[in-house]
Amino acid sequence: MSEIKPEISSTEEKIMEAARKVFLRKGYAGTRTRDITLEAGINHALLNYYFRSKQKLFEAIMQEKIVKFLGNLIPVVNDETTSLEQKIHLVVVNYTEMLLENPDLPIFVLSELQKGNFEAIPIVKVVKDIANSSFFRQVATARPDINPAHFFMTMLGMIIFPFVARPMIELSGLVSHSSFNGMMEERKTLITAWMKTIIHEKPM
Amino acid sequence: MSEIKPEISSTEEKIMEAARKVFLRKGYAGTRTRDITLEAGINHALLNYYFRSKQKLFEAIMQEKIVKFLGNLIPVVNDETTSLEQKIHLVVVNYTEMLLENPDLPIFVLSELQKGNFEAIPIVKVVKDIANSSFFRQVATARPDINPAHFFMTMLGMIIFPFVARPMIELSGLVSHSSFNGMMEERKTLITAWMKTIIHEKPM
DNA sequence: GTCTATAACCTGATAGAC
DNA sequence: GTCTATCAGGTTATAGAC
Repeated sequence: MSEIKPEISSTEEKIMEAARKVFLRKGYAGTRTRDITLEAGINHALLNYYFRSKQKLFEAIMQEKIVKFLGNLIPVVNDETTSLEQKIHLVVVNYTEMLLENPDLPIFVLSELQKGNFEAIPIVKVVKDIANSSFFRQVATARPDINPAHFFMTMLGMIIFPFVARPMIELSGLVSHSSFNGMMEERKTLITAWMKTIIHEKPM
Repeated sequence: MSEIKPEISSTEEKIMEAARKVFLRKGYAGTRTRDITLEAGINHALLNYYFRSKQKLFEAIMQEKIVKFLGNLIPVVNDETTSLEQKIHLVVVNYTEMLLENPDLPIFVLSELQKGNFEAIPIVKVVKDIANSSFFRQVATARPDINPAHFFMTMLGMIIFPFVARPMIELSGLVSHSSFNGMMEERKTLITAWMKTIIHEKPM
């Protein structure tokens, strides 16, 4: 039985891995292709041999990063078998854990999206799936008086914001570099409880 | 009575104004000094005559933007005469209004800070003032069981996140471009109420 | 202060040997 | 597939005339 999917050449993977690291830290405009080939430890000409251009390589990385940024939300918010409370808990815990492993992801994705450095079409479907999910219907049922988008933005804001603002938070001395991750662990419980509270609060 | 403070030359102000616009949209690395001089309608050599380098001009703009990003928080969180509830309301309202006038400000400041494109020292004092403010002491008194930083990050996250994630939110169809500002107006009331609720919630 | 011209360098990309 | 060498164009910055 022969391999159907060809092995990705080790060189190609080395370039991808280096590109992930450098693009994530410096963004598209701030990255020099030489930074990537140096980081990858390969000859400069090979980048163009494998990916044709900086732009194409960036789009390959961006594709991956958007899937990572939004992908793990979809199975949770679309699950028709779980309650709203269960979904809140799962989103908060899963998303926080993903961010603890990829702390620079949100600022990268959101900033590149704002700058328009790539073709946004591939993410439209993903993001629309979330907007039409079971989660949104459950929120709308629980609180017909408030646009469900408010709760969703609030939940994601509570989860994501500390990661986006991390440099500023650490400069303030509010949270030290070494205690940041521990605080994010604490927030899993806090945010879950807060979201339940504000959703079940009696309409004014 | 003669002017003590010399007038800023019209050319210098034209360059600053163009730089504000271009840096904010494209970031430091994505900006070409020619974009700025073209936008300003002035000769290219004048940028270096007035500001010596792209880097120095950027630092002048960044200084302004950080003051705008954090400055209007300080008088509110440091006011010893207001209650915690009043401070929450004032922060939410004032900050939302500032963001409605400067929607690209957070992603710009936070992304440049993450990339380390400027000297961060000037903001340390500002950010420490907030961390040691009356607001923080009042939160600590109201909820000795939870690190006050959690409430602060939560409040700012609820306010700022929609602006940072705006491109993605609009792609999702959750909020249309034309209804975004209206939703942010709605959030003033919602966030104020939510913050009061979670602070006064009985400790578990 | 403002302009033209250009220096000095950097960057992405490719040609062509191996 | 990988390498060396190099090009073409872009970018910041400055010299020097007005």
